[in-house]
Amino acid sequence: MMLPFPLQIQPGLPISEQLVYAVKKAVISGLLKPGSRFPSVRAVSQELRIHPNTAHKAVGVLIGEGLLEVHPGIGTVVGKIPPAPSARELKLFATEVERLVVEAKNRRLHLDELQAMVERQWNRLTKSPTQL
Amino acid sequence: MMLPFPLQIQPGLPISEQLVYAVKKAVISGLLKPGSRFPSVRAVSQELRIHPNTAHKAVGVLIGEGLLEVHPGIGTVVGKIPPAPSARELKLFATEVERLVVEAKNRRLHLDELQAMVERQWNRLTKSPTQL
DNA sequence: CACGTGTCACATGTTCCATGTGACACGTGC
DNA sequence: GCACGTGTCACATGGAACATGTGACACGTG
Repeated sequence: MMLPFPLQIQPGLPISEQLVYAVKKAVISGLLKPGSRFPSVRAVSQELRIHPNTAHKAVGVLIGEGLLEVHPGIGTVVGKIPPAPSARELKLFATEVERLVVEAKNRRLHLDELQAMVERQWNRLTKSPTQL
Repeated sequence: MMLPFPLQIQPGLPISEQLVYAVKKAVISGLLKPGSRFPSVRAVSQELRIHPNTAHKAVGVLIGEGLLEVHPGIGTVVGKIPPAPSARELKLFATEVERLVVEAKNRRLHLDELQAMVERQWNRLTKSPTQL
């Protein structure tokens, strides 16, 4: 049984965070479609050779962000309702933007170069859900 | 004695990382000018009420990235030579760009909205080094 | 009722972080 | 030469986060 999203666990970052990010990427690129079935916690843990609790932790984060929906006793599906970005969330996101800009300036990039990289990643995550 | 850059230590992130980021931000915004004196490890630790080893860890990272230069027995100064971004570094940076784009799409932002936020942060870090 | 699902409560070992303590090499200034 | 401040390092310690281990419960389906 294969997972409906690609993920290669690597050392250096927490496993649960890697799992969260992989699912996010799969959802926004259309690989995981809203309403479709999401693998059970135990299935994910078996496929990735990780502990069920670790997988459950990641799922809990995704639930909290509205990307997944839980139906107790049934299972988990990809969320249909897009989470509305609140003002607080936008402020936190602005902090992340600042972080990237700082790193860009530190690497002596120009604004148009950074914008080009942003646009490239944007299109890459939009048009080709197969090459993640 | 005041530090030549602003920093308010906050819980949640490693102190050394916060220090690294604060220095990066101060350097690219012109608050810390190339060739100028950088406070000693012990001075930084006393000002921020952190352990010298923690401050030293942050300085070590900044040395490795070329933002600071060490003159053994003398002290540390802000680096004059801008680090040339290698191909490997650019690839790693592209990963960070992807991360931000994923978060942006997850928040249902549009490309032009993200571009606008990037440009805003870019200009903010360029023109007003006082309000960091 | 059995089964798979999500969920939770512990405990354990590992790793990272920050701090503690002490020490050494280097260059400057007296 | 000497004291001083500088960067640097090697341990050890306590705390937090992470991943795993183990067991258990509630829910809906068949």
